[in-house]
Amino acid sequence: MRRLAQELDTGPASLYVYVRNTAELHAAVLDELLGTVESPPADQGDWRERLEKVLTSYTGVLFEYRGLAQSALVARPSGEHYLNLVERLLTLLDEGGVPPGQAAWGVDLLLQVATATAAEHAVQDRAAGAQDDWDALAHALQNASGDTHPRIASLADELLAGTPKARMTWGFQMLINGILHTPTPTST
Amino acid sequence: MRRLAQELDTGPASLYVYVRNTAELHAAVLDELLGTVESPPADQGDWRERLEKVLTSYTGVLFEYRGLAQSALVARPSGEHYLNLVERLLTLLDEGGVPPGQAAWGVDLLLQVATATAAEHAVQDRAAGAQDDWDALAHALQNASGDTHPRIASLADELLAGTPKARMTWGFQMLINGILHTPTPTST
DNA sequence: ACCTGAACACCGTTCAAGT
DNA sequence: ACCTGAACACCGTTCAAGT
Repeated sequence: MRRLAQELDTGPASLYVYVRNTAELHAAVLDELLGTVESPPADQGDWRERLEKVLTSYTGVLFEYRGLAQSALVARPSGEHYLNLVERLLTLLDEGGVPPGQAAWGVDLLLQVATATAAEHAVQDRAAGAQDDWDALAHALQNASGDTHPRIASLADELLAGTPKARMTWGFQMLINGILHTPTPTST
Repeated sequence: MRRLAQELDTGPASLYVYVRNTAELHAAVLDELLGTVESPPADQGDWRERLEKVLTSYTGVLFEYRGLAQSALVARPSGEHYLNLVERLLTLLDEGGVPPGQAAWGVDLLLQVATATAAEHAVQDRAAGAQDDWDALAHALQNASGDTHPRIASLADELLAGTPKARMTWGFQMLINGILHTPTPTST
């Protein structure tokens, strides 16, 4: 708030005429940003590929504005661009023959994972200590004792394998398959 | 840091003898808390049910300490209790016949979703404005025009349906199915 | 060596007072 | 009615000075 106020050559109090608090400001900026999420045309790849592209573009947008990804995990946007994004995802899932109930609940999770992924990466390459944390985790996994943690010991390489991009792509495919294969309690 | 220092009857500077920064403090507290995650005995339900129970207990623990859920999304713990939890999840997935590579990548996503879910709920019932945000979203979905957002218009009820608990359970089942059905690029 | 008081450089939010 | 200066109540982190 203070930084924005300074940019606008005024005191921070003035902003409270337009927004109720920081969360509302974040939500407004977020919705604006969602307008820039790319969405590939219908003739380009099947529905899975296009769905993946939309989600990847979404994480890309959040990632560009590091700070926002964190608040997006908690901010419940309800602006026009958010609705457009949800509509787009529902349409793609419908194209893939996903039952409506599963699509409805699935959209939430798709966006949650996409947002959390962006937040994780954003923090990881900003904060200085984050790299150390990751090193510590890698070290802990690689040095896990076969006696106390046999599974980790034998899977250490796999746990750390793959580029962030590859893991994200797998994550989206995995979610799509899960949504496709899991009936909701109401869809009897 | 200041609150903790006060609790310990000292100045905030003293804490920096034991931790490097707030993130490190959060990570340490988090690992301690992970020691209280319940994990059902082998004779109680099949592997899916037990996996679900562990994850539900994990979100419960994070939810109890509201503030921590948010930092857990970003903190990369590497303590003993974290390793125990990962080992437990890997063991359950192996019991279900999930190929090792998929299990390794899947554990990450399971914990990510569980953490993000806890963080969302924690914020939602704390901050005063959060309820308003949710109302605004519900209103936006229910009043979506059939012209511009036909999918949302016809699925509004389903998008908002279900208790948080029911949706979380479905989410875990969906993830398990996804992990089970999605080969990793390396598992040729 | 181990600890810490005091200061530095920030925050978000409120409210009385201005125009 | 619309705006804002100044203050309030917080943060995390550093560092010179103490024991």
